[in-house]
Amino acid sequence: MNDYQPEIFEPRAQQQWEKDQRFAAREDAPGDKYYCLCMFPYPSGALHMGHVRNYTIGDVLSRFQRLNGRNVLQPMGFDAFGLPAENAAIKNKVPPAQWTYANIDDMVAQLKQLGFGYDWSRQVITCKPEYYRWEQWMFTRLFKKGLAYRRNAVVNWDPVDQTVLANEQVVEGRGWRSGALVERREIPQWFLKITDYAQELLDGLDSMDGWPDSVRTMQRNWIGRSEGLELSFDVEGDRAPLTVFTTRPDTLYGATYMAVAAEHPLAEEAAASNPELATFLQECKTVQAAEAAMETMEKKGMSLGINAIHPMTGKPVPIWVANFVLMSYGTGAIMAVPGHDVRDGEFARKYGLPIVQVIAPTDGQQVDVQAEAFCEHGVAINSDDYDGLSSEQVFERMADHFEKTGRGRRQVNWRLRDWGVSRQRYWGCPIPIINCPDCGDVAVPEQDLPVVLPENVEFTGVGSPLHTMDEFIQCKCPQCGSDARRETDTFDTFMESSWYYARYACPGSDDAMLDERADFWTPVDQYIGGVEHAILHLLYARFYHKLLRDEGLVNSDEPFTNLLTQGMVLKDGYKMSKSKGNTVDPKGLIEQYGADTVRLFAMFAAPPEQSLEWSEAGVEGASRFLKRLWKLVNEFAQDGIAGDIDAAALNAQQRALRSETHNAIAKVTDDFARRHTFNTAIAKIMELVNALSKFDDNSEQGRAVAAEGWKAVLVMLAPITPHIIEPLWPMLSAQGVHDQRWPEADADAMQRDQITIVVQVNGKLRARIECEPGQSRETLEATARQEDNVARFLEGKTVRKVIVVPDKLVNIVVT
RNA sequence: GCCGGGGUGGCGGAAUUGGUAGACGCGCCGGAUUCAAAAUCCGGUUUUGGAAACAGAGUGGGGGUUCAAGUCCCCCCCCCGGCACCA
Repeated sequence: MNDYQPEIFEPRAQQQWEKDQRFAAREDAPGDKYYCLCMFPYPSGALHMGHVRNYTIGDVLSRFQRLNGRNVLQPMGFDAFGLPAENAAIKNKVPPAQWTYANIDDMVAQLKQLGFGYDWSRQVITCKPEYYRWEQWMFTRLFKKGLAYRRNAVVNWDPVDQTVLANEQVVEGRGWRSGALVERREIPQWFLKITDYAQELLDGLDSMDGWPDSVRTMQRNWIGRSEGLELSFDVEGDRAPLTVFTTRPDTLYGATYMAVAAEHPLAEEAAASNPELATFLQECKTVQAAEAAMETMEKKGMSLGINAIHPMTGKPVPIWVANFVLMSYGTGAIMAVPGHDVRDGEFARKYGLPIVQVIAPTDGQQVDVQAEAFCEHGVAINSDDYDGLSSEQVFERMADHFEKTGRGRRQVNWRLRDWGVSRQRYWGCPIPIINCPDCGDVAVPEQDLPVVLPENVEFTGVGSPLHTMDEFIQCKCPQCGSDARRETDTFDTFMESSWYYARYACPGSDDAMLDERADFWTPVDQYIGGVEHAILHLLYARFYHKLLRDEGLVNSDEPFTNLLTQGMVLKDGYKMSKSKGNTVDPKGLIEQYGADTVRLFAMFAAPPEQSLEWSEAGVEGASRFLKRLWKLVNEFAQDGIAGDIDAAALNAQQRALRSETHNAIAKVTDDFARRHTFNTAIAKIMELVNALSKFDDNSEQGRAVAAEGWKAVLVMLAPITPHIIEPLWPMLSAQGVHDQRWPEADADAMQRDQITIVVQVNGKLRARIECEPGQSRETLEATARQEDNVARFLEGKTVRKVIVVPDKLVNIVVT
């Protein structure tokens, strides 16, 4: 018997799989299609533990479905455009393309070492023109449909480096390299009209049963549909009215001030004659574009000295400028109701603005809105004719009133904003637009695509190299032929990751973005990736799928039928990351222990949805289990291949082991297929291995029953540790390992001769009864009462109630 | 700040529909093997009291519902993810 030597049989197995093309997916293969997809990695260099975990889950599910006869597609690729390549380019003086391709080579080698069953012939690398040309093509289609448009939007501007910063590059309000205070700056940007699809994206969530409720809830809240009233306040003097949106028109009588954004024309007008105000407006601009920064910063404001006129009372309402009101969201102005909105209330108390209660609780309780805003619905007070009506009634009457007078209208408002797809960066997909001085923005014609990103560039880090490349910028207008300039913005990398899943289905398609194979494989049956993508990536991909559908490229409405969101990989309680310096390199682990051990530990340490705490000792444990399995199977197989089971001829011990085997099969099958809790599946398999190792019966039927158990162990482990099975299986069976199907639990074999019934007195455990299953309530109660320790607690007490849960528990309630 | 998730032995975690809290693994303790160690094998391991039988306590904190609560309800604390230019 050899020792467990994964360094020998793992590469051997991998070579065999590759030679047999075992994971090449074919549309004409037998079985229902099963498309299993893991979120593709950004090629940052080496694989990290999050990848190992993610891709092991995907491989386990793929191999499990394959064992169940499905026609599996499991592809892999690289999300190759992005910011880190630019940073690496600055640091190492290597062009982003070169760095990226080198990383991809390394990562492919590591993925192969881990034994993942991918169809590599379908690999997608998003920075290659043959991929992104279709993204550009699609964009030109959307542009022509009016779904892509350009408008001004806010970016983080570093005034020293003269460059746009990502939110990540802003540290405590300052540019990470220059240290300069970051400013908000408005520049022209390309957008996709995701808001046109807001209702469909929201409604779709209701029927997406294969997604976790948490993700659906997050997306629902993100889309944020609200019904309200848009209404306008006249402004003193000869000025345009202020239009605001409110979901609480029932609180209109409590509006005691207005607030506008720093960029609002009214604010700018007032600042012209007020230097103090001008200074404040300037200050408002040194705030990050990020929402979190906006929400957590100190709320500040200043009076404009201009009044609006309350549309109901005709009284003057002071207009303030506030740093938390943004010009780009809504109308750039809000009506403030400090008595019934938390933020308005805090602002009012800070600046001594009046607070008026206009809603009272329905139950008649007193509230003090001077101290704390009352935000619930209730009954109107201090609201003239509306007094005594419910919030809902006031809403309707207000809406009618404003629509009748033409001063407002009912409106559905969305929190969701259009998708800004412009990036002022080099390492991304060029936006296929030409700006002509006469014709304006013109889409690059189909025959001129792709607009190829030059890869051989000198990268300094100050601005995009594209800005200074005349040969890239200078072009002719496709419409009028005059001199024009090419767009130098590139796409948000979420654009690439919004359709790659469909492109995997169509390798080699040079004439179209997608062909009919896309509809064969999509929607993805199982999508797996980090929780951190719960909103942005997954919402954009859902949106893009609908764009593909409306372009006639796919038939389905949603791209991902089932979603599994895996938790983070932690070390010492922190997210494993380069910046924390607490990474564990999978490469060394694979070399030391083998791929099976790494995969086994990753699946055993925690259920997929939870965060996983990394532990070297745990890896040791996984390795020990595989060594033990290796030894035990070798020992068992020394006496040759066992014969068949004769169920009628089994003794009690043999029946008990067989019951364990089949109960384990049932449990593990459920864990794999429904719960995706591979940790408990592995625990059950370990229990079965423990039982098999203790089972010492060399009779013919004893060996037959044990062999059934060992074979079940190997097949059930195969998705997780696919390598060790290859050399072990032939020791137990004359049949080939790849002809095996997932084992089925036999209901008769699962039956147990003896079960344990729990006996409680007043809910406290007092005894256990061993008996055959299926005892009547009366028998169970009588047996329970006879237990010494039970009788002891019943003595001198009156039995009030006896609860019997058949085959489970007896609870005797006494006083 | 807002939205979502989580908190159970020394550690990772289990308990699936309200029904034995701590499966399985790690670590630790004891034993076997060994000249010795590593490796391996066997046994023990929530905690307090007890030789044991057994009893008391116990799932972030506080309250509640129930014959029965880690699980359901209310309030609070802490940790993690996302917040639209990291991917």
